[in-house]
Amino acid sequence: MTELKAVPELDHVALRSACSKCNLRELCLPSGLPEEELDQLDKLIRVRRSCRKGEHAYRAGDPFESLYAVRAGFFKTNLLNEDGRDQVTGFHMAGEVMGLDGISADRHPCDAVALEDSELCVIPFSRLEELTREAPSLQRHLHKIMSREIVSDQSVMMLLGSMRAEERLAAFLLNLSQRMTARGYSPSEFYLRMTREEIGSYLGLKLETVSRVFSRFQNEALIAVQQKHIRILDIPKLRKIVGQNC
Amino acid sequence: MTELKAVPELDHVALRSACSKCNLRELCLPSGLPEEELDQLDKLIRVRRSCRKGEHAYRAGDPFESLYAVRAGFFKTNLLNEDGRDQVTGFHMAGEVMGLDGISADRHPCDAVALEDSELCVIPFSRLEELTREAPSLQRHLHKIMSREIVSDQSVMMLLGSMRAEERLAAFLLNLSQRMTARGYSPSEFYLRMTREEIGSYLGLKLETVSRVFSRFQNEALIAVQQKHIRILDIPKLRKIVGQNC
DNA sequence: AAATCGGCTTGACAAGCATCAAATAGAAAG
DNA sequence: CTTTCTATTTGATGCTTGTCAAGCCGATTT
Repeated sequence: MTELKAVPELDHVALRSACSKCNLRELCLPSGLPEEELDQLDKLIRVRRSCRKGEHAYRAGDPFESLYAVRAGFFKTNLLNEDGRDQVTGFHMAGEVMGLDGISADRHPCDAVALEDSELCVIPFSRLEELTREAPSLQRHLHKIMSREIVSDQSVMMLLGSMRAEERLAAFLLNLSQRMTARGYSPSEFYLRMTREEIGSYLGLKLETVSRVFSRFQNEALIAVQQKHIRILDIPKLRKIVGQNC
Repeated sequence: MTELKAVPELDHVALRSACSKCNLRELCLPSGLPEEELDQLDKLIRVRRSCRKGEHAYRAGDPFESLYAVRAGFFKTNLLNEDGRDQVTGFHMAGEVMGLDGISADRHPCDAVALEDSELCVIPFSRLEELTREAPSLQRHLHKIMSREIVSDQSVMMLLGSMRAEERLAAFLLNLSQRMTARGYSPSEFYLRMTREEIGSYLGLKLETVSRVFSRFQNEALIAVQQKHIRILDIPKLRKIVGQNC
């Protein structure tokens, strides 16, 4: 854990390091852009912001003005229904864009909470739209990012609608592993930034069930868990579990 | 049921009746556009297409080229996973846009199947993108439509992750009712175009459970079901059921 | 009118997960 | 170092929903 001094939650910090030089550029908004459009994106994304663990990037009900790209760290998004129901709708790691769900009603429908000390790039949406009007490949890329979110939400729907607890957790671990790999980290060893309860909320399970399935996986030598530290020992078998109840 | 003659599945029919005169325009893509942008949309959306019951608007794996607005009728979209799992990801009525999930990989990830004889407007996506570059309010509206899809998928995630069978079905009926109302139909009396199995697939339940809950609702005088014909008798109580397990 | 077929209903039973409860482990605070 | 607190693990039990099976209803065909 880093040891930053306390920072007021809304402290906007203009840091250096442009999109064009960001080492996440191939995962994030700039992916595959021509030089010229990349330069313009650099001009657009000037504000960066730190979030200490537990702080919000935005809250449900906040007016929608910007998208937020995770520059470093880890976030969860949390939907709070009228009827008081509360569910984690996603976990977001470096290079991923949050806030697309706010466009539809000009308000953020969910909370975005940092699960570790993190950094965000703030992308003013109206200005991004302006820019995409002159930058076709950026436009297409924005649409792909939105579409990808739809696809990934639908695959969570599939998971919640048709998988049993073991399959859900296997799919979850494989998904994390794959995203870690895409970021150059080990595919088989990482820290879970979220609690068992948050995993359960995301997967439609109770925390006890998450814990039990982890233990079962450990007994079968599929993984090694110790608190938040996870080692994945047998990816092929996990894959088999996911594809089981076809 | 209408009694059209058999029509080849891919028969493209250029019908008249432009977006600007469509009585669904306030629900669909043209919603809230200035005159000029509306005219351009009319020029873009020239191809309309009939789908007989059971026919596909598009299939999983088809190259993505167009969005499809439902002009009349009723569709389901169906995701077929690598591992053979099959799930209904949505039901789509007049004025709703299908195919946004295809942008991300340039292929449609799911099937879209007509559940009754239907008509579609074909919206070539590259040309739509071109047009939105010159039409800011159309651009914003497209983004809102995509964002709305994300929001609605997330509320299905919430439903699947945290509601019990009765709550899911109550929420489902209320959602249908509300969409019927928005289209000028009765909020309390309509035909279900889908089978119990399709409802179950969408809601993460087995068809027997769907049937049992309908029967229970009927016994409690919340609804009157007879096959596909539904009358909703007590909307407030259904709302209470949805908000129960907060 | 009888037969056939797909979709629906209902019952009996079992499996999976939730709930409740208690114990343990680690981290943070005193 | 001890205390406190939160997150996690594990066990016992029960509810909800799935599974299997049989019968029914309505539409269409013969």
